[in-house]
Amino acid sequence: MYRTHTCGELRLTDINKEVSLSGWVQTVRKFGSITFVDLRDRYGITQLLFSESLNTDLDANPLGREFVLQVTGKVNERSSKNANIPTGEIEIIVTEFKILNKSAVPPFTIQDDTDGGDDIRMKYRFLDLRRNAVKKNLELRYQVNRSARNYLHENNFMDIETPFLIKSTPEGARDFVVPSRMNPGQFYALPQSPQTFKQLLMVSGYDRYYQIVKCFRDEDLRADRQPEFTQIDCEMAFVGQDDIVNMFEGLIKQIFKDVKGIDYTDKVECMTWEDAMFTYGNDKPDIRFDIKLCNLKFPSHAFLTKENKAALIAGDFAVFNEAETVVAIAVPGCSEYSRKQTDELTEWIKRPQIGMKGLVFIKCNADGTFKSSIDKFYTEDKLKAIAESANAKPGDLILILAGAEERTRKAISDLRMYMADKLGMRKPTEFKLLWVMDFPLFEYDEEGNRWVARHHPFTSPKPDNIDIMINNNPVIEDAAKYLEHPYANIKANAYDMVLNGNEIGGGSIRIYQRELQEKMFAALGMDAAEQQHKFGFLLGAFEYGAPPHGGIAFGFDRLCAILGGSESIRDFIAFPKNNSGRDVMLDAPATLDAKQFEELQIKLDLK
RNA sequence: GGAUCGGUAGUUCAGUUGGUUAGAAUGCUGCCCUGUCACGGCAGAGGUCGCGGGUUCGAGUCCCGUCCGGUCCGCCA
Repeated sequence: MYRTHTCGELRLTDINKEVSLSGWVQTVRKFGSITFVDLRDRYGITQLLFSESLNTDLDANPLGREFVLQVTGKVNERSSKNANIPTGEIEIIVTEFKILNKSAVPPFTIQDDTDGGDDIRMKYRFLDLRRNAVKKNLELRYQVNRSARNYLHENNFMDIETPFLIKSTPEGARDFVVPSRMNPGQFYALPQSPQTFKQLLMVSGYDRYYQIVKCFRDEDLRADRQPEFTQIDCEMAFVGQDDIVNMFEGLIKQIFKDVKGIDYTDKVECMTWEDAMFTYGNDKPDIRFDIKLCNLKFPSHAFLTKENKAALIAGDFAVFNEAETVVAIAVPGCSEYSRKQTDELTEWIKRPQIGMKGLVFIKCNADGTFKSSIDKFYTEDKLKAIAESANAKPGDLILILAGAEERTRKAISDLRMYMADKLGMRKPTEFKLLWVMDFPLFEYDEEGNRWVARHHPFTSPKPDNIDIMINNNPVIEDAAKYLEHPYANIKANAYDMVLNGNEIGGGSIRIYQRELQEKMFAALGMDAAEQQHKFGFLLGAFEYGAPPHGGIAFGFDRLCAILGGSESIRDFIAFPKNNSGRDVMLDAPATLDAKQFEELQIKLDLK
């Protein structure tokens, strides 16, 4: 028997018990005739005592870091205790030990505060995974998984597996492809999501489906994006938007409760996409802090129903006069910013990633006066009017950006987040959920001068927008005026769930009638033959009693990362890929043997 | 596809306006130490300064190219 206990469970109440432990040597501390060894396993660390006076035969000298050790001994109360670890009041007086395996000196220290950088830790990920910090993340991931499964099970959802080897349908993201040996020259694609399968399952009558499932997208990566990632993929039949919202708000709240011990009892806020864009410049706003955009000027087509405040900034300032959009935020308590600090902000918004040309600021002094970088063009009264409109209080710093609508809106949103981070307004322990609804159904693709589905082509339009779709030709006559095309105003029956400024899930009520689905495909530029070739199976299925249905998919890795208080999802994946899609441990991807190419009848023609 | 930061000891990093033998911490090895838990003390080993080319009397340092890694933009229905 390798062990009677784990390294995390022995306490004072176990004193004098004969026990056996197995684990890895964390550290060896020698003091002449006695030696302490910290033995580690998944459950904790227990101190071993090798003492020449108590047991002359024992020689702890050969022991090195990460040796695999099995010991037998007696549980002893320590003469000096360690309050930092749960087993800190006891130690094992070793009577027998066996080195089960030696270890090379690890390339980095396997401790909470390791000396290893990302690169080396990824190369030796199997060692990195021994560390508490990583282990805690994987444990959290497992808790989220269990909580989700429990909740979905309790609500009658059925876990059904769907295939990984499917057909490539180059809409949206690039597919990973797999050559078929038995069908030379033909390729499977790995699913970007089980979307069509779960819809077919609805047609089949499995009215509540879920799967915690790998998805694959061959696109460039980020800290929060991996080529293979995991979704909590769900679909329900006979539901409308409200049903989905209630069900999956419940799911996330349950996860909060199970994993974080948080009772999220508040009603989850809900806003339209237009409001999110208008108020935050972003379709996934972080609403934990109360900085909202003051839209001074914006193009007439952008937010048709909103009030334009352009009169406030009418004057001699050419930058504002010429800009399509002028938008401001009032940052609390920053009116005393020095020249150096405002310069630093200007540099920040000028970086190529943000790409703005300049930053206008108005300091709202505590005494009620104003000092701005545009004093030359605006009287104190005018500045005051702008400040009032921006909801600025004395002591605030108003930051104003001007430029082309899309870029400026994104920039002010980035600046809003940047300032909030700077001022510590994004507390990692605070969680705030938000539904964003009524996204545009279509997005304009400049390159192809055509419409593309913003969510995906199975998303239904809002019921009262269906007529717009049926009665209008999707062809865009004048690319410059695409925003005036009726399709630009069609809203989708789609919803995203946002947590602290991150999209953690998104879904929609689907199209379930063949005619509308065909119209949708046609709007995306697919003729009847192409529709039949790519999605004939789905169109066919819709003819055999497809129920109304809808669903949602959560980004499992990202959700775990946020709950764990981290920006990077890599820390929550046991064996992640790097920025270039490489597994640096396996050194994958790699080339194939000549024999494999031959069997696949594939010849490389690398450029 | 683009921008940007980085690559120096096993590891994490420092290295000035180009100038003698490239440093620190930690890890590693040996010796000493009976209560440590970031143990302590003494001694020691350890370097293709990512790679290739150039400028120079002289390059870790400057220039060009390239490879690798991080972050971001594009992209990610």
